Amino acid sequence: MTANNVPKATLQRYPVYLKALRRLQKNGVERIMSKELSSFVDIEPTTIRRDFSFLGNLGKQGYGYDVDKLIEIFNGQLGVNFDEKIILVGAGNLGRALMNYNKWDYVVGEIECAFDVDKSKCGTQFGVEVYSMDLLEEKIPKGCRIAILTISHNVQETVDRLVDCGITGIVDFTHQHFLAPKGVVIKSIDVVSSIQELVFMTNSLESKTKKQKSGK
Amino acid sequence: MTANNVPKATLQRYPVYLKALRRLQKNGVERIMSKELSSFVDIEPTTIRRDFSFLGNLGKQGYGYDVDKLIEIFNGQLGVNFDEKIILVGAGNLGRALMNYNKWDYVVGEIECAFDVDKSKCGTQFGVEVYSMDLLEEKIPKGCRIAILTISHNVQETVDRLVDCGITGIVDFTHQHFLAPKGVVIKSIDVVSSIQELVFMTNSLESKTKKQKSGK
DNA sequence: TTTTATTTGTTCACTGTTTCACAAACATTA
DNA sequence: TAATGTTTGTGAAACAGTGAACAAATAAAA
Repeated sequence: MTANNVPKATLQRYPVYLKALRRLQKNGVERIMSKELSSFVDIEPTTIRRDFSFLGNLGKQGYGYDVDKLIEIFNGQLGVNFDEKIILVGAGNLGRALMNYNKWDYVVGEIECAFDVDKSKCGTQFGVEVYSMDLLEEKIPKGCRIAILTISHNVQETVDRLVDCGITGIVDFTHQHFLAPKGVVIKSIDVVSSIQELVFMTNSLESKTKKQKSGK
Repeated sequence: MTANNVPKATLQRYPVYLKALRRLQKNGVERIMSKELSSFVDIEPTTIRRDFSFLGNLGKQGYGYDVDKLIEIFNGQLGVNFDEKIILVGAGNLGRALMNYNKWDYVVGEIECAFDVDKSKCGTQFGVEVYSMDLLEEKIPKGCRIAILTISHNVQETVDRLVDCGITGIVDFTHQHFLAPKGVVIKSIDVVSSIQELVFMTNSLESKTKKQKSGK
C-alpha cells in the first residue's frame, strides 16, 4: 500500500514535518509526541496525528512516535529518493545561488547538472557541470523528474522540451506564465508576488484591528 | 471603504491576478472577461468573479472588466505602495541574487538597503547599500514594514530585532524555525521543501493513475 | 499483576472555500 | 427603440480542512 488519496493540504505539510524530524534526529531525539512536535512546527497536535495516520498507524498510545521509524516511513511511503536527480535550467544569478546552496544530500537528492543558453557560463566553474542548452536532450540524467527553472526567455519552449524529456515536476522561478500538460506538477516561487501577498495580508490585518479599536 | 474581511485564500490569489493584468495591460489589452482571464491564471471564472467582488462591483454585465480600472482598484484598495520600503537581511549568495533582481519598481517597491554581519560585504558593491548588522536600528528606513530574510545564523534574535523595528511582514528564506508575535505575517520560501512537495505530489498522482489503470 | 497516567487514532461539529446555477444588468444589433 | 446575446454578481449547495473531545491502547508505576 502506498500513500494515496492524501489531502493536498496534508501533502503540503509533510515537508515541514520531515524537516523538523530530521533536525530532532540529528539532535539525538528518539521519540516525540504530537504535542511536542506541534511546538516545533506550529501545527495543531490533532492535525499532526491525522496527517500521520494517512500513512498507517505509526504511533503508540501512551508513548508517542519513534523518530527514526517516522522518518523511514515518510521516505518510503512518500517516495523520497535521496538520489532524486534534479536539473537546474538557467545559470544566472539565482541559478548560481542555488548551485552554491546545493547541500541537499540526505534530504532530497541534489542538482546533477545545469543548462544555460550562454556558453560562457558552461563548464564546472560553479561546482556543478553546466551544459549548453542545446545539449539538454543528450545530457539530461536518466530518470530525472525534477527541474528547477530560473530562465527568463523562451520559457514555454523550454518547458515543452523538459516535458518531452520526462520531467514531471518543475520548481518555477520565472516570472512568466506557461502551460504544461496534466500530470506535470508546477510549484511557482515568485518573490515579488510573495511580497505583495505579505503587503495585502498586513494591510488586511491592520484594517481589521482599526475596525476593532474604533468599534465601527 | 477599504478591502476588509477578504478570505485568506483570496488574498493569496490577488498577486496572481495583478501579475496577469499587468502583462495584459502591457500588451494593450483594454478589457477582459473572467472566462478569458481564467485561461491565463488557471483559476475558475466563478472564483475570479467572487474574488473581485470583494473589492466592489468592478465589472459590467455583458462586457467584462476594464483592465486599467481593475489594476487601479487593486493598487488602491489593497494598499500596493510603489515605494514600499523593503530591506534585505543577509547578503550571501541568495541575498546578492535578490539584489541583482531588484527591478521591482512599479510592482511593489524595491530593496532600499541591506544588512549583513560580515563587514567585508558592506558597501555598495552589489548595487544596494549594505550596512553592518550592528546598524540595523539606526539605518532601517522610516516606515519600512517588509524584510527579506536570507541569513542562516542568529535567526530568532534577528527576527526579534526586526519586529522591534516595526517590521510586520517577513519573506523567510532561512531554513530555521522561529517565532514571531501575532500580527507579523511570515511567508516562508524553502526550495528543498518545494522540491519535496513536488516529489510527494508527483508520486501521489502516479499511484492514483496506477490505481485507475489496474482497476484496483 | 493490577492500576494509573498518558497519548494515539478517529468521530463529529464547525468553519472556510469552491462551484453551480441563475437573475439582473448591460452592450450590441436591428 | 426594442430585441437579443453576453457576462457579471451572488444565493445556495457541495466540498475540504480544522479542532475539540473521547474511546482504545499502551507504558509506567505500584
